[in-house]
Amino acid sequence: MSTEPNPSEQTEAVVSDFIREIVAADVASGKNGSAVVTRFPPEPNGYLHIGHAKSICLNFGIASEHSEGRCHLRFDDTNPTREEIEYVHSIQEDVRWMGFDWGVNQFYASDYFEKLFQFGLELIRSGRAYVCDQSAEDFKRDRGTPTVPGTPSPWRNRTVDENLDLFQRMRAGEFPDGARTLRAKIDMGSPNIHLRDPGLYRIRHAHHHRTGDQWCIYPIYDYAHCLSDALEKITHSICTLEFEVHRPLYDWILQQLPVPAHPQQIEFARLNLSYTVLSKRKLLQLVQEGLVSGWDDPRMPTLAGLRRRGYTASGIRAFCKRIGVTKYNGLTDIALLEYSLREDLNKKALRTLAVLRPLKVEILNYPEGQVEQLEAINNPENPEAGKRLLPFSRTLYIEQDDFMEVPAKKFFRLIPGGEVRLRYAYILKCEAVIKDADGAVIELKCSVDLDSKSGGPTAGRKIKGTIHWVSAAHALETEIRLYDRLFTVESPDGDSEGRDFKTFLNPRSLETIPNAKLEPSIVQASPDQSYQFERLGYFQMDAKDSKPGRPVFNRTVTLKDSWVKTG
RNA sequence: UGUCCGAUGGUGUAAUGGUAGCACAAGGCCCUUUGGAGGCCUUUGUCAUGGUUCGAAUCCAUGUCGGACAGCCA
Repeated sequence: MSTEPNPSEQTEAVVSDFIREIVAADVASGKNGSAVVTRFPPEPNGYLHIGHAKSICLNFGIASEHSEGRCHLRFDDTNPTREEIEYVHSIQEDVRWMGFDWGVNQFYASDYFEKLFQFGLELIRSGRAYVCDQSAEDFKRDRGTPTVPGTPSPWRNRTVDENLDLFQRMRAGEFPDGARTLRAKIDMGSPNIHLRDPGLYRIRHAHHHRTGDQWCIYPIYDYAHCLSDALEKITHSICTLEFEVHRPLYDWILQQLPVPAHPQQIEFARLNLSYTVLSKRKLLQLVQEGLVSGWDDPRMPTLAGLRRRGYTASGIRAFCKRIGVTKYNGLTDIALLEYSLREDLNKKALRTLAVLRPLKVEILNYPEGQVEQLEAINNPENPEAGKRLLPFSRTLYIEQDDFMEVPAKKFFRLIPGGEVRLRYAYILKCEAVIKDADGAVIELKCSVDLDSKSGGPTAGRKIKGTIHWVSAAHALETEIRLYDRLFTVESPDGDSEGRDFKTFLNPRSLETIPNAKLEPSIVQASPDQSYQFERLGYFQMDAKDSKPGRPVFNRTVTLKDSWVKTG
């Protein structure tokens, strides 16, 4: 008996990484009572993208691999000036779509504002924090630089009582924005800038999407995040590499306060994808400047965009598994994402015949008015997907690209006098080429080998090429959108000459085909079903712009094409 | 002349002192009523120099290169 796992078991096999090893060791040693509690902590200031998917798969994945594990969804909503409720909803939808469930564990950093304020008072009482009256400019000047130590604020040695009074009056709204901050008293000479008396609270008279006008002071990330983690008794607080230098501050704050837990912060490398930008700031810019149609534009690397384009959650999950988790800051080839997607779509997509750029074909020896219903396979990779009928008649459309009057080398599709097989139908022979006044080919007069239909006496004849087709009288006209990468260079945001990332936008990232011809069965299409238009690629019905009887299809990704044009 | 982190084929990763392996990409072949899928094969790698060791991608030292950090953003 073979003990080798079957392929499907292999794809489900859990792959480990350095973070999972840490978690497993902690569980084994009984640390945290062997509990595993992670969290995914987005700021609701933009849509989630493929980079977040990596973090979602990591945090929810680790939690699901431990029997009592759980992962919290926590909105890091400490900056009311950029956060919106629309983003909260989109984040919830996207995490669910990715296939994860946070159950009752949905939280907001703003849930903890009162506790955080009390902790602030506590820090003041113990002499670990003070109210500083410096302006932002002075604060910046005195902070020093990575190589030059900072100098202490003149307000550093206020009395506890004065600090307590001032902090409470900050909360009460007595001071304008920016007039004062609460600062931790740590070490202005520290080689780590984040330990040079970092700000903990700032004054912002702004309306918060959850707490309304209840607060006019808001905690800063470094202060709110570690305490939120601790209050939720997170065991492993997983974040990206840029927070590595913040870790001493994370630990310092928790050490000063009577918190119920001290989570371990672990950093990993964020995803960088070739030909893509993955920064919320830049994505927001594309949206705001109208360079894309919105956060869910199918060219966007957002989960909403990818979903609309036709990417599947399982394909994205497979990609995340494939790229692994390390501390190496690299650039992942987008081909890896596309491979993961094709692999998934190949198993799921319903095959369809569609002609993007129609060329009319009249079959001279096929009876006028006759219609045959030919059997076609919905998915050769999955017999359970069944079969369908395809109408065939005297007048067809084939792809313009599938005919060449003067064939290139190794072109084995239709040529004058040559034969090609029509998928699921007959062997077709080109008898004559009709051109317009400008010499452009506008129609082909053909004949068909009437014995060559699938199962017929000459069906087995050796014919080099097989092309797709659609019966003209039965075709459904639709709009098809062909997408290409949004940027023309590998690293659009890493330009050494300081050029803006928008310089590299691909002007041909979208091509619209207004009148493609599709086989009639496609009227039943749904935006939840993946399709493969044979020989062309994977397509998804657009959930937004499709109308009854006139669907719009987005090209998700092309088929891998091993035919390279010569000459 | 700061602190922290990192470096394995073109790309992403594995090997946890004991045969450098996998996937993608690239190339070749077979098969095919999708130039898809599938099958087989090939090319290419431990940043450098020392040290420890019977044995080093792994441990140590030094160097080189790369990244993060100077928001009252997260």
